Amino acid sequence: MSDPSAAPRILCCDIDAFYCQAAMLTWPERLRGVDLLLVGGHPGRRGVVASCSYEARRLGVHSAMPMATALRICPTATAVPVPWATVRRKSREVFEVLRRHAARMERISIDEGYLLLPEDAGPTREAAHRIRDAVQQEAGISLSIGGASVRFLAKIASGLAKPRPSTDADGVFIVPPGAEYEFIGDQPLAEIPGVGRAFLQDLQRRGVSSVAAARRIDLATLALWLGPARASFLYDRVRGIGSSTVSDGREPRKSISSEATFERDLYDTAALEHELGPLVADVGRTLRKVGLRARTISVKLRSSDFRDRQRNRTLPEAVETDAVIGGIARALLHELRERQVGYVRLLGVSLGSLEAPVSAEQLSLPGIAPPRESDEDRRRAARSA
DNA sequence: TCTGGGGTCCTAGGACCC
DNA sequence: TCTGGGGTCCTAGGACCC
Repeated sequence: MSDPSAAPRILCCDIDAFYCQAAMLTWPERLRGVDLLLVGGHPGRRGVVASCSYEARRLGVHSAMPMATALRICPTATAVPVPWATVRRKSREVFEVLRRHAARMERISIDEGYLLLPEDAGPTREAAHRIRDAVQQEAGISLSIGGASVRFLAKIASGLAKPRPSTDADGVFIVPPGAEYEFIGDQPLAEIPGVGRAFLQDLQRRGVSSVAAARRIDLATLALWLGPARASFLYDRVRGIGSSTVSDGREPRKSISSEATFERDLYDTAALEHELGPLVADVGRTLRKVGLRARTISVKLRSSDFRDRQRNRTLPEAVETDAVIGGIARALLHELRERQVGYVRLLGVSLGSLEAPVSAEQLSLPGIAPPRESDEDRRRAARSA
């Protein structure tokens, strides 16, 4: 980057403890004055913490922790379910405000998005504070903003921006252009998005436990250890190199899934088949709502020992009805049960290879052959062309 | 401590085709 | 007869993210 001032200004916006804020807005009387708040699944039903207050975090609770464990750590905490209606409404409001302040905006999840700052937005820090204040004013939601020339650095910065005790963070953290290499050098390896538990252990076994240590390993050695893809990923990230693209598009959905963990593990295949019904209905409803059809159907079982097994089938023609999806899902379930008996804690159904149905209009366009052949025939023809 | 639910992406092997 | 290299699709499993 020869001219740092010409670097793209990317902001990563991340709502603070979103489910907690949504719970406070949903049940204001009930939660008034509550500092120890846990939001998530029912403790007796294998639920986990989806979000918790900063006070609960200080005691060691974190998201994805079993709710029962969290309640053991802080028995006086108030536990409430995720208020989905409020979450969805507030998310929409927040992103509407963000979009107005962005040259481009990419929504990553219900509580996180990247935006590209317009060139006339003024100094980055001031612009970020302006956006943060606008979201607070208009949606009543507090968020943290990280800014950098590279997406993953903006993401790390947004974590550092979170107002926490014993820091002077004020909700905005900017990595100045030109300071990328130095900034990432001070961060723990685990802060790099994409470096999870397994990756970290893999590196630690080889004596690499910091960004500085990773920089000392040449690319060829990393490739021997990790394979080419992860090697160049890590090689770049520890040098502050990553994507700077903010896409404005809504990426098309690639899969639709529904799964359920049972209160008690199930053994009978007939009982599992009974549980399959609502899952099929769920994915089928979503599929039709978004106006797509699916060519791949997949069933997943998780056994008591937490091992996942999955079986899927790709069809020559895309389908959309519960009857067809359900019939195939049942067959896949039986195939899985033939190979694996034992107790099952989770059952899931997923749809993939999603396709938009070919409309009558498209079929009547001149130059497009009528669908005399099957889709499969056409795919074969395309392959051999 | 006893582990949710919704996703995306990657890898590796095998089938099949040219 | 024995042998090749590349490409795409599919399956299964796993890592990772929020």
